[in-house]
Amino acid sequence: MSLKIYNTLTGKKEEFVPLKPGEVKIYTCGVTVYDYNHVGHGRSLIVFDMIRRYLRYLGYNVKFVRNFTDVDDKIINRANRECVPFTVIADKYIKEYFEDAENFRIEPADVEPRVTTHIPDIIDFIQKLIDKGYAYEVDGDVYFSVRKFKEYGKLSKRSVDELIAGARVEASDKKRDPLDFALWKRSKAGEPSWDSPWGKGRPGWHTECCAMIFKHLGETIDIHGGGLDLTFPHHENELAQAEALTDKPFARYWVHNGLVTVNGQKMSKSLGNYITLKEIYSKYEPDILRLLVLSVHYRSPLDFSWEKMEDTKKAYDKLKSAIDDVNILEKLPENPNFEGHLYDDIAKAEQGFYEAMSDDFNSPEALASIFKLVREMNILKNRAVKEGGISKKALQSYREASEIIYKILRDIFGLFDSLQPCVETEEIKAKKESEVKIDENLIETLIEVRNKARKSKKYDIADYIRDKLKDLGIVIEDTPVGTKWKKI
RNA sequence: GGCGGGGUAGCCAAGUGGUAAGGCAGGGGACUGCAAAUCCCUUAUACGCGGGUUCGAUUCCCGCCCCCGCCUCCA
Repeated sequence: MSLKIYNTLTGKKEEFVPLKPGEVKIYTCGVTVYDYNHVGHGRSLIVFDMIRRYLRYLGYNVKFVRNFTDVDDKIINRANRECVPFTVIADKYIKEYFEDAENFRIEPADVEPRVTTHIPDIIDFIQKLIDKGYAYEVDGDVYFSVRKFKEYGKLSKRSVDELIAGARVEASDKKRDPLDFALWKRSKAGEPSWDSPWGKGRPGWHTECCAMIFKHLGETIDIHGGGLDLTFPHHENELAQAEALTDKPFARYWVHNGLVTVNGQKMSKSLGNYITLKEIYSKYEPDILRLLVLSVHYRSPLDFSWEKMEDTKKAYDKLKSAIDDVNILEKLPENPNFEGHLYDDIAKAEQGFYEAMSDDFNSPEALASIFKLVREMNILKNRAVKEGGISKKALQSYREASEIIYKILRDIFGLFDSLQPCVETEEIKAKKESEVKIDENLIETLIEVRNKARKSKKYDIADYIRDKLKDLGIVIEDTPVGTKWKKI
């Protein structure tokens, strides 16, 4: 099956053909570790996790690299403010990152390199650019000569003249051209620094990714990803450096996810309108955010709201109960005369799912085909319950439908891996402690009592128990084969 | 200003040159002791506005309006 991917570089959906058949090399820009991750970071992580999983599903051997920027101005500023070495800040937020990633079932990358452990590679990279005439040293700084790279601007679709006209480019007396950007920054007093041929300093932001990509994946990768806001200048600069040096395509497909907004405004630190991932999973199962993110095409903007989380939770529960309700059918007596089965619907849903996913990872449409199957499952279930029996074949088809949905959503969307956060934060612990401890045996007993009351038509007692349980957050559903309950 | 992406029902959100997937919400019905869950029917004379091409456009072209992002660090 062919896969189409929208390539920022060409502005078109293109047939995906990896450099080496059967293998996909992906790099995504990870986070700068100076603060907690928010939903915007989460979206990017979830999107590329899904892309990676889908590629693997298609049979590709995927090598995935995601970096940490663990030295930069923001980290240094924060460290200075808190009077600690910058490594303390970086280490703390790398730890936080892993906690978030684990909670959202973001698979660890195959390599998760840190800038500070790749300094020699970065220096080597810069030196080669100088040797080739694309970079120059001035007073301990090294700059990239943007105008020397004739194709500069091809990714973000802008010309160097426009950029000059924009006049936002900060003039530096050291740069030969205001468009040039720093590959290496001479360290100021008190800043972290490493020895280099140009004196003590530290790498500029755009260079690290190139050096780490070359080291871990090679000079041409298949997919380079990140948030849309990284297109310029970061990815443009990366591309310029890499291609200037190698004269080879740096990335075959540039993939950018849309940004998360709040009330239409970009979620960002500076606006203060951000919601941390911790806050999400202290309130909801991590799966809910995953499903919300995948309910929107990855290139569209996603306006976050708690109302949407609520809506998504309901949709999620619908998927979950369709899968779980196989247990109701299992308990029904066999009825060989029961007509119908789900095999055609399963085939249609699977095909719909994969066609949608293969069209630039159209997860919302893929999800729609799952929901269509869910409806067919519910129709079959209703009928079986009404008729008081089901045929072996129909039951088996429901079982398979249930398994396929579960498998698809787990393997590709990363749902259902676990329904609870796997890392408990203080906030979650506190929340749990404040909750009334619910004893499952006790609930079963109450339900038994209620069912006895129902049998003897003492509905006031039965309803009283149901209401009281609801107050405790337990919802009851009577089914022909017994009473189901769940926590809300 | 330049570049990029959008404007689809009450709210989200896919999609198509031949008359609109899916989710949530609302109304009616079935089921239920009542509920819950689920199903059925129903909710866009129609896809920002105005032109054009076409037998036919929401989908293609042109113009306009509005929103967002990038152009400075940002997933």
